[in-house]
Amino acid sequence: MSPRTKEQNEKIRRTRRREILDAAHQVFAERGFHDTRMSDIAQVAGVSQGTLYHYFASKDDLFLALCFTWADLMEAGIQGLFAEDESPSASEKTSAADKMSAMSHLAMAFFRTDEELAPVLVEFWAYALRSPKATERFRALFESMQHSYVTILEDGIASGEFKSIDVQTLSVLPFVVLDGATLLASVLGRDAVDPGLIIEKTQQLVFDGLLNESPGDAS
Amino acid sequence: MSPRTKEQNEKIRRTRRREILDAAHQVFAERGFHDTRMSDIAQVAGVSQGTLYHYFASKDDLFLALCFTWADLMEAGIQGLFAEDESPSASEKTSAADKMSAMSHLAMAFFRTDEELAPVLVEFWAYALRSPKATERFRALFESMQHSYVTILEDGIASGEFKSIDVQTLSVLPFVVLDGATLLASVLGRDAVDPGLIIEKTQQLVFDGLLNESPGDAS
DNA sequence: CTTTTGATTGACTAATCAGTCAATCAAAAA
DNA sequence: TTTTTGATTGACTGATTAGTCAATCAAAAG
Repeated sequence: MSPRTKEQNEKIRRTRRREILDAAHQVFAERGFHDTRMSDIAQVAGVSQGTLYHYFASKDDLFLALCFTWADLMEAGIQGLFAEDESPSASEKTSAADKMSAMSHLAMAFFRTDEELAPVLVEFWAYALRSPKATERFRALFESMQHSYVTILEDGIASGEFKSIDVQTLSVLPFVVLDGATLLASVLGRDAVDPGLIIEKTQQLVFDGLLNESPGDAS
Repeated sequence: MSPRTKEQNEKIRRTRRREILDAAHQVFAERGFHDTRMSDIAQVAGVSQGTLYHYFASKDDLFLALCFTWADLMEAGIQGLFAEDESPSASEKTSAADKMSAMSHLAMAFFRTDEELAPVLVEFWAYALRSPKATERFRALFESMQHSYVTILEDGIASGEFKSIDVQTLSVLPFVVLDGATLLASVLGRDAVDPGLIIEKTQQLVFDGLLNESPGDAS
């Protein structure tokens, strides 16, 4: 009775889409892109194969949609972090180092929340190497993260908190370490490699430096 | 005339095998595992499809053999570096920092020499996630690199050159950075991302540290 | 109630390709 | 020369599976 008709339809449509994406996420992560059959996804999603093609043009399309969904989430998270940080009046100045930690923790949270993310990510990398559409999305996500780090680093340098480093080059480091640590952990097992620990310790190392100052030193 | 019969045959066999591996490397890198047809590889190698199966049991087998060949090379390189370093009498003590640089340069050399390595590496990652055989080889390669870094770091700490850090955790860093930087470069293009530069600057950053000692000071 | 809209179905197909195999060839051994 | 060994060929097949489509269903609109 309430004035819901078109909207309700829309909502159902979005829900169904999500269901399919979730099913796809699960199956892709479990078996990998190539050993995943559209029929598997359909079954897990609880719909027929034909229905998949009402929501996604092809298997590739479905896979990319999944990757993009994830990339969107990640970007939104970063945005949110910055919005929150640059909040209005009563802003206690956060140190640049704290900002970097916050970024890392956010990124880590994604992978901790969803154990199945890494297997999909590897194939997104592989895809990014071949499909221009994937390349572009990948680049955008990367640049979004990089931009945040550039800002943090530049601010830190300007305020004298950080040394004067090559910001452009080193702003890729968090991305690279996060990604590498996560993939490594998913191949070797979280017991052997703890991405959280790697990232934390790396940050500490980067802050403090590896070299000892004192002993008979010469630079 | 010369007593060559069996040996010659062996040699030809090894040569043919190499030819096929080289062809496979080229085609796999160009089109990716799934868009590569065995017939393409046969054509590039200049043999018939049937011949491929005299040298490799399957497409997967061929791909893994290719990855393993590359892993072997890399491991051998590392071994060589250490053998050379621990060479006999007239050893001028190399600093731990220099040893780390040498390792990085070696690893970099592989990727610089062979532009087509990165695309194959991504798929090796993906493979390592699914095939136990691939996982094991991957783990072995990783542990070999890690072991070298553990040794260098421990020596550096023992000699007082390095600070006391969590060696186990941080010894994965070079692997992760090398890998990440290389993949990133192959997706975004070497113009956008220079892995050599990233690795060099990262090492510098790790040595020097990011934080300024005294807030109001410039070094 | 009737019509329209659009989601849903699942059996089907058209194409693809990894892997096979009987036949051929070459050269070493006897 | 004859035999043996083993590499090489390439046409063929059997299985697989992404994607299609005509038919069905449900529910909103008129």
